Amino acid sequence: MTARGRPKKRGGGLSGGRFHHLLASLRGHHGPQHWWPAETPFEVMVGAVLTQNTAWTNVERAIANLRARRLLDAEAILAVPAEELADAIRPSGYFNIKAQRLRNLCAAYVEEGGHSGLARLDTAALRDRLLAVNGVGPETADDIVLYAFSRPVFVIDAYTRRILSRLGWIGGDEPYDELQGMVESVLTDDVGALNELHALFVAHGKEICRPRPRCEGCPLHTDCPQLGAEPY
DNA sequence: ACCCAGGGTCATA
DNA sequence: TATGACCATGGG
Repeated sequence: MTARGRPKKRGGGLSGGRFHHLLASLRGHHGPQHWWPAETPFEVMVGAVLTQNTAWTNVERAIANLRARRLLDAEAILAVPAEELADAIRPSGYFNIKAQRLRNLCAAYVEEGGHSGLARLDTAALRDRLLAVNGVGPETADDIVLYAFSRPVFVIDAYTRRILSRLGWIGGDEPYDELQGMVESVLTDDVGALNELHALFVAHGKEICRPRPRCEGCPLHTDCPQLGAEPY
């Protein structure tokens, strides 16, 4: 994924200009997000697995348990019985399957030489290596690629789909890779902007662009009252 | 008593 | 390719 041309789009589709306007407006309303909420890149990786289909507040408890048990470490996770790992991450839900997924990810992490080993891979190879881990899908991989390795990828999640869909910029049911390609084709490789944009989508989705009641009047999509008069 | 939450895998057609 | 079942806790 390197720099690309910018197909000029008008009407209801995607364009780089629209995204940068959206980014500025969201930042104005929600403030700087300084993501990912973690102390180390490895903690980002753990959090990315634990937050699968799970509220972040639950993940925070699980990570606090891991920290208290000195388990925020790949070798430590691999050394402890699966049952004990599952018990530590219980608050994040799906604890049995997530315990196995963490072990899978840690095994790959160690095998590839830890963070520095993985960092030698180019962005596409890094993403593929993460996707090869059972339990790591496209969103989890992209969270890690962007927030643990600072590589330029656009992360697609449920909030992003909902917001862009309500904006009328996308249909909403496109496959992950297709949607990612559409967005990346109109954005720059600016890691900082991609970092902020995904974090702001999550903030906006949590606080305002809710599934129900469906927003009415939000300037994001002419239907949501909370954000003031100026459309994004 | 619902619905939702920063998904992914697997079986099946 | 595209559905559906399954995983499981905690907050609104």
